[in-house]
Amino acid sequence: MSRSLLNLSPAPVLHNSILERLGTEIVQGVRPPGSVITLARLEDEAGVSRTVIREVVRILESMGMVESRRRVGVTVLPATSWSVLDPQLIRWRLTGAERHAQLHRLTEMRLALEPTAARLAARRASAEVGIELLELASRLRILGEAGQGHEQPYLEADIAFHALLLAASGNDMIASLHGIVTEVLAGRTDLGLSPADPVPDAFDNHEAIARAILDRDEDRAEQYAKAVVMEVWQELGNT
Amino acid sequence: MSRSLLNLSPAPVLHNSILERLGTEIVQGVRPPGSVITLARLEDEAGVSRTVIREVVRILESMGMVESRRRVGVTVLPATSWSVLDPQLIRWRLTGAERHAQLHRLTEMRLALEPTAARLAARRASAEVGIELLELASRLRILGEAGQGHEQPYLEADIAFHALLLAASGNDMIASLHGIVTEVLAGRTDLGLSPADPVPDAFDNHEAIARAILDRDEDRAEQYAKAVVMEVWQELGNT
DNA sequence: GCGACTCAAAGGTGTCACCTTTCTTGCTGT
DNA sequence: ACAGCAAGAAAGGTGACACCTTTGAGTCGC
Repeated sequence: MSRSLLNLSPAPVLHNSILERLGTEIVQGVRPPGSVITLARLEDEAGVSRTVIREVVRILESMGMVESRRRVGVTVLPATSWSVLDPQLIRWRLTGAERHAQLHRLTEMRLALEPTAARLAARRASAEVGIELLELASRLRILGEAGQGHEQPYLEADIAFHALLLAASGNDMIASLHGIVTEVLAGRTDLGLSPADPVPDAFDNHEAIARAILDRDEDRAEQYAKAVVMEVWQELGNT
Repeated sequence: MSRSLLNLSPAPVLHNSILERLGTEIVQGVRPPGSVITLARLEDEAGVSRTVIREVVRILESMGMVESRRRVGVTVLPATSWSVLDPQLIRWRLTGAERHAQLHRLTEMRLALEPTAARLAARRASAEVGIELLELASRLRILGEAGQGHEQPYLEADIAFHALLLAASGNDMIASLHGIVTEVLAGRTDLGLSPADPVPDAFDNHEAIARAILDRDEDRAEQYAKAVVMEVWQELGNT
């Protein structure tokens, strides 16, 4: 599992493990929307004290996943009210049966974000960043042409390229979604979708993005970024 | 203030008000990154019990805004680790000095999201939804041509149109960002940027989006959506 | 005088017992 | 039937406490 790629090392405090359990249970439908449970029951299901459970419920509440009402208990809310962009929730929805649908959604987000990020980067990124992007792109070509397309170093360079691209947009909301890209890329490798020999187009496009950014050519940067994501999008079975 | 447009009515429990205070304080730099405070101090600054403070800190922690370490206290983390897409955090960053920068960032997000949402909607939306979009678009035209472009009903129709568009993308992550669009639109009206007589282009473009979706013409849907957001983007002072 | 070790205090983590507040439910009296 | 009221359930909130980790000051040895 590629879990380790995301630097999520929440302190190993008790409530985190409980949160993890409850969260995944809700996401996977073990606790369907509308189902109600009391703090007391949660308390001894998890075998921890009241305080811990309450903190967990608070967090879930702030993510829009549950609602806690007096005299009623804790109600699971419908998925429409969840904060589906919360990094934790994104991870939960990558486990189990939801995994494929989630990768699909995430790829669609990339379709939106990366071309715009590339455009903004072309407008704002420093030459240093442009050069770094170009270096990462040529590293991809070298590794890819050596048949290493499904190996860890290739994946890491790919992730670094796209994370840097999002960061170069100069918009922290866009940059904050690098986890999405990471998951999609890692997910592709996980599922064995990454070929040992990526299509040469991919190298060209990555390099073209970097060059366009160095040239401050917004339209081209956007266009090539779109080409890159479209490729992934089509791999996932879209026309 | 347009606060009421977002349906955020967190139960008026004690910890919510504390959370609000602490959150805004951090966002506005009253408590800068790196600053440390103990639970005990927070406790009597806010005049509430330990439990409440702990729940608040837990939520802030899950948003990546603070880190709580033993023997150290609660440390404010740098903005780079915040979950900047969390609806609460988005709101906090719309208050005070950050407001303008935040509206700018949010508009850039729209630049990414709406064209793609329109494309996906053209692929997936039912005819009913297409018709509803068209109705909202013509409502905009009617109100706008009557010089009502800066009135509440116009704003509401505008918001409804864009929220429906995002929802029609069929991707819940994209749809979940409707709050962003709402804030940008409401923010424009707030700041008096919405003219009483919007440029006629705007009506044409909104209608064109709806028609393209009804025709399942993905490219046109994307293109016109881009035109709509570009207009806003330029109003904000971008070339 | 400098480094390594020890140990005590600080402060977050987890547990408990207990009170308050607010809903819901159902009964009661008209 | 229906309005109003009473009872009770469950979350909200408080405060005290034991525990465990971390830090940093002080001590010992070289």
